Amino acid sequence: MTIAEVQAPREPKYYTVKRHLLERIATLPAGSVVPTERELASELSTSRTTVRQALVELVAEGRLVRRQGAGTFIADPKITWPLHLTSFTEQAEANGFVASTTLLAAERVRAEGEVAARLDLAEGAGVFRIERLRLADDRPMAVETSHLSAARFPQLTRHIRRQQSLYTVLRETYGVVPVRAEELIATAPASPREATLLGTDPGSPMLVLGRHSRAASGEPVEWVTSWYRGDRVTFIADLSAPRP
Amino acid sequence: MTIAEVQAPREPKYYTVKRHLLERIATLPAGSVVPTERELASELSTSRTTVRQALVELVAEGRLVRRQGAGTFIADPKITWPLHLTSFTEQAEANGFVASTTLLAAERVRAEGEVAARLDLAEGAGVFRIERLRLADDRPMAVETSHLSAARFPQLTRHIRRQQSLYTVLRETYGVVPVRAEELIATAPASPREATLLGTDPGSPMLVLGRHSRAASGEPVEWVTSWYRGDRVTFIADLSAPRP
DNA sequence: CAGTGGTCTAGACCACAAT
DNA sequence: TTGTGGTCTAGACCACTGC
Repeated sequence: MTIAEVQAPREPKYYTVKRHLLERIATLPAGSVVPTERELASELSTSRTTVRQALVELVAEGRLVRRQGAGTFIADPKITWPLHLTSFTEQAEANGFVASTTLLAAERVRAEGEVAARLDLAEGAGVFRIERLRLADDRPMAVETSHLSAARFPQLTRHIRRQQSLYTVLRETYGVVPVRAEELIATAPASPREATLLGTDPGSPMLVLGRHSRAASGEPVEWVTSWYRGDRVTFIADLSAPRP
Repeated sequence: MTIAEVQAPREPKYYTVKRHLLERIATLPAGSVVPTERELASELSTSRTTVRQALVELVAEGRLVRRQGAGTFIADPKITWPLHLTSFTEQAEANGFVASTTLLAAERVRAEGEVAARLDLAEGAGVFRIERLRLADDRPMAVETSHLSAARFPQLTRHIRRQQSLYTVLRETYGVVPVRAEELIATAPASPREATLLGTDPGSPMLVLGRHSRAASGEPVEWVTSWYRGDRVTFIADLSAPRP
């Protein structure tokens, strides 16, 4: 087997700017100020648009943060977020954070499309939709939207308003414990709503986690979609070799 | 616990365009043509830049593909890619694809920084760096860069040129089988090189997989970084509840 | 208030595909 | 050759921060 030839790709100008900036910021500590977009444009003999294109990628990678009206700064390092079949609170604490939650919505809606399919329900069946903003050390980490069958978990919204932990409510009120889950991981641009909630920009890359969890009986328990800031989080999972 | 008020975020114009396009393309089959950027700009009374910003997000989400000189089209649906501790070839076949590989590089380099740390080696120790383009049904899926200790696996590059499967070489030649791994998952923009290899655009969002695998003895075997097209792939993993 | 990043425009030129 | 998407420019105006 020989080694393939790869034609060197033509380098866009913004990428030259990006590499220049990467070198320049490599040794700066978090919080340092970076020159303004207009300064960089003039210094590098390019337009502000081109500089911004380079900055957008560096922000997407979690190297820089921009604050409107203030400036551009070196970002804090990324957080490593373990994927375990436990609640957000337990995951956060395993990671050394203090977890908190803001309830954004708790309502009864009709299941359609993917939600119905994931929960083994007919189209139009009643489901609860619970939307929560998850924070670690008071910094927004993720927007979570859970769907659960309304028939299987009557009065759920009432309980969830009194007790933040959904897994606790499921266990203590309904005697249900999720024991396994299928987890889907993708990337997608932030909508203006998620961006606002998470303090980032619309269109910035997110890590999207879909969790489809089941009880020991095989009964589907919940279908959750969580949006994490891709510039701040790296997921970590443990794998074992398949049984022979 | 009450429900938090969320101020409605101001909607950027490009997002209005995006929502308009989403509705418009919702029912179109894969491969259908979408109006040109200039047509959309005039039709929606906006600039081509703003239209392009909306298109960029729809491409990032895997809804559209653009081909320079040809036009913009509805994309094929995303592929679900299982994360198991098996080779790319086995993963592909479990998924119903025919896997193939192009060897891009197989060289001996010095370990530095993360590579040295992950392989429990001193800075500057010899390591093999093996870079491969992975294809499923002849479509490029991922660029994989593996690092392995040169002292532990002598003559590795010689073997890898004759036998594509690294795991086979490890097992048959060195008697080593990776049994567990830590897997890191993040998102990052494509570099021009990865973009060229994978047939996408520089800056487009990628799913980046880092795999740190160990043998039963606990000895680190390899450190692999794989870049997958975020617009074409969703990862899927199975989770079990933690042992009580 | 001055200066920052955020958004949008109008237009130029290039690279590439289809004809 | 024509028309597509890809890149880049110069500049306008807005929203926000911090003095």
